[in-house]
Amino acid sequence: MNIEKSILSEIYKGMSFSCEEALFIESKLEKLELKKGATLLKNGETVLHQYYVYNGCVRTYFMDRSGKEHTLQFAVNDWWISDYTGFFSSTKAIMNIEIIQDATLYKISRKDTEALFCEIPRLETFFRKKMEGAFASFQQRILASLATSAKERYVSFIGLYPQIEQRVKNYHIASYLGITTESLSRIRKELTQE
Amino acid sequence: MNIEKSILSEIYKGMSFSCEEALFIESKLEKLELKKGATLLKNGETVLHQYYVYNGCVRTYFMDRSGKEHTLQFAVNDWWISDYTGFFSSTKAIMNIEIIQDATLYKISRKDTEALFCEIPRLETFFRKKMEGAFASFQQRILASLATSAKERYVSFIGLYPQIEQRVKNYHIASYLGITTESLSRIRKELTQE
DNA sequence: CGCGACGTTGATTTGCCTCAACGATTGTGG
DNA sequence: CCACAATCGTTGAGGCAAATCAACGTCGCG
Repeated sequence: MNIEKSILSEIYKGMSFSCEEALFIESKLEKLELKKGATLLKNGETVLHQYYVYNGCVRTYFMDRSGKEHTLQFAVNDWWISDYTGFFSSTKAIMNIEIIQDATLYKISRKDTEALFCEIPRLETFFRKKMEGAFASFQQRILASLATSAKERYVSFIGLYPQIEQRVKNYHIASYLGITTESLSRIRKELTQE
Repeated sequence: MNIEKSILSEIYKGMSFSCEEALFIESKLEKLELKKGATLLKNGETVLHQYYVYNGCVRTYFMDRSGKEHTLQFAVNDWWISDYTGFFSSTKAIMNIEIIQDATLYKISRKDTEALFCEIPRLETFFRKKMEGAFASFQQRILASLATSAKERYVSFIGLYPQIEQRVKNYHIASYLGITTESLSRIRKELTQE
């Protein structure tokens, strides 16, 4: 129970709960231990859950008609991840979710997410604020894609997310930045020569 | 009072309020009537407000070092707009907000937004759901910028937002799509020839 | 009417892609 | 623990979509 309580203090950092509340929340969370290469969700499936990443590394990616992968998001410790276009509207996934490093996750369904907000309104506030931060980050990413070159985006990426850069393959980073592995390789070369 | 009440039924469509609640909400909203060309917010200013667009058209744009403008968002009837990177963290704006068609807006401060959520929790739920939709849209825009050509993005834009396409200048659309006005002109020419 | 803002067209350049080949690294079974 | 294959990253040559630079119509408004 104490051990289990500690995961809530990770997920909902800074909040405290009554024993009753903690039990209620825990009853909605399911722990998953997954290996590298596992798939959490496939394009076309109904999106029922979102996932809290306790450790490891996960990504969501979109596959276009020509078979190219485009990484939308990486998630490491303390991030939430899902196909949110599907999750929020309870429709089919347009993306895939893939474990790229052995991971411990906690999953919760859309219905239970809403139930928690209803029962414990300050969870809704907590979640809203998390989402505000994520919303701002995605807006900044759009601005970066409009205003900066591939090289600048790469430099910015390794500055913002050094812990991710160390853990993922270069082709994952390339597909996140919107360039090919060859281009990324050439950019990396230029940077070492400077 | 009845007239004023109707703006709440626009902003918070589908919700109903007690007389007391309605007065409280209205006390936090300030109506603005602005002319085309007006600037609501400038890069560097502290972001204190967000704006509900009742009518007219507004955009947020980022200006890069070389002076080029990059449109992040258009807002027409029933959209909210602000520099959300600044609004959510109460810091300085990185973008500008410009009226591009005579507009009627209702502005509310960050502090009052939070006060409303606190006093009337179902407003927080309402706002969260609006934001979930916007969040999903921005994610899809990132995927589109990663996976599709300028021409495809333009076709998709006029399909998704015909009411915006009619109201804004071509150079606004170009700066939203991440291309030059010349390229957009050539794309439009190609499309009429098909 | 005349001027400025907007859109179009052409010539050239460029950043990144594609295709192809080849090193380097990692993981795995013998 | 090594051998070898698969995966991953790098390099080069050539191509293409969109940018840049420049010039010129066209439209709306004072």
